[in-house]
Amino acid sequence: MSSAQQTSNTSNPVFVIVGPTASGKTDVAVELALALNGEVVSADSRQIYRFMDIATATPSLAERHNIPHYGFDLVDPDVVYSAGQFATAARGWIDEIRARGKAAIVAGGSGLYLQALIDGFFSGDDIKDEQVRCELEERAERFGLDALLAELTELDPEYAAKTLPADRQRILRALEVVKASGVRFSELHQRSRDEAPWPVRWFGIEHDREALYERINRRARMMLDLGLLAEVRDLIDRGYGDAYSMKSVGYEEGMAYLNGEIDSIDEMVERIQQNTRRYAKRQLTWFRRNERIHWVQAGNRNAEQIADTILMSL
RNA sequence: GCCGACGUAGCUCAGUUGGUAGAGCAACGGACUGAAAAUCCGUGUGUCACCUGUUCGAUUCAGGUCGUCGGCA
Repeated sequence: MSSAQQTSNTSNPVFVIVGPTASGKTDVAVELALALNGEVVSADSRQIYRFMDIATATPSLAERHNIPHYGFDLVDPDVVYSAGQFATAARGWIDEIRARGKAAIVAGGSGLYLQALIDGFFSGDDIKDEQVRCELEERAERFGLDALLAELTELDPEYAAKTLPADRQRILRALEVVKASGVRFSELHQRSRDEAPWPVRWFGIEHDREALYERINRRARMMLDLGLLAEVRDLIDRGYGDAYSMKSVGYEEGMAYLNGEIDSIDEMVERIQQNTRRYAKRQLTWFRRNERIHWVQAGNRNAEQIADTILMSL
C-alpha cells in the first residue's frame, strides 16, 4: 500500500450502517467491506452470544465472504454483557482495523450499543455494584417500586422526575449508580460524552413499512427451516433455558412452543413475526431522532447496489 | 323457498330510553446514558351493511335490499 493511501486512510471515516432488523444491514456491510478493503464490526446485543445464531440472524461464514467480523460469539448465553463493555471492546477493534490501514464498517441495530460506541457514555469507570444491586432487588420485592422511586426522588430528584413509576429497570439502575458512586445519575449524564476519536458517517437502510414487514415475515419462516427449534433445544440442553439472553425474539417463542404454551408451529411463527415487527418499530423510533443518519432507500435493489449508492454519496 | 338471529374499529364484541360511539387484542407513535431483541409510556384509526321513510335530529325506530349464520323444508 502506498503512503498516499495510508494517509488518506487515517482520515477515512468509520461507516456506521443502521436500520431495523431484517433491513439488510449485514449484507450491505459485507459489500462495503469488499469494496473498501474493510472489516465489519457488529453492534448487536444478541449476536454477542455463543450458540445463538439462527434467531439472531448472525451471518454464516459463507455470508461473510471472508471479511473479518467482530462482535460475534463474545460470551456464553448466561453472561450479562453491557453496552459499555461492548463500546470499549468495539473501539479497540476499530482502532486495530484502522491501524492496519483498513476501513472499519459498523453494522448494527442495537441503539444503545451504537450510542455507547460512537458517542460514549459519561466518562469515568464502569459503575456497577453487584451487592448494591442485590439489595435493591430485594427491597423492590419487599417494599415495592414506589418506595424505591421515593428514595430516588431524594437522592436524584432530576432523574426521578423523568422516570416513570413502573420502570423497574431504570429506577434500579439509577439507585445503583448513586449508591455505588456517590454521584447522581443525572449529574453523570451532564458530564462530557467521550465521543469516538474518528470521523463517522452514518447510513440507514430504509424500506417501505409494508416491504420491511414482508422481509421480516419471510425471514422468520426461513429461520424455522434453518433449524430454529433445534437451536432452542440445544440452548436448553446446555442449561441456558433461564438465561436472560433467552429473552429475545425467536427464543422466547421457541421455548413457549417446546413447553406447550404455544399450540402449533404456525402460531409460534406468527408470534415471532409479530414480536419482530414490534422490535423493528422500536429500533426505528431510536434511529429517527438521529439526525446524522443519511437514509438510503432500498427499494428492490440488492445489497451491492445499496452499497454502491452509499459509496457514490461520499 | 319459509322462519329466526345477526351485520358497529384490522379482529372479537359492547352500547346508544333517538342528540354521529367504546372495551380487549391488533395497529400506530414516543422515551431511552453500562441488562436495551430489555424496560416503560401515550394514541381510536369508524359512511355504526345499503336504500327509503318517520323525526328538528336516525347508528338507534319502521319498511325494503344485500350479506352471514342457524332452524324448517
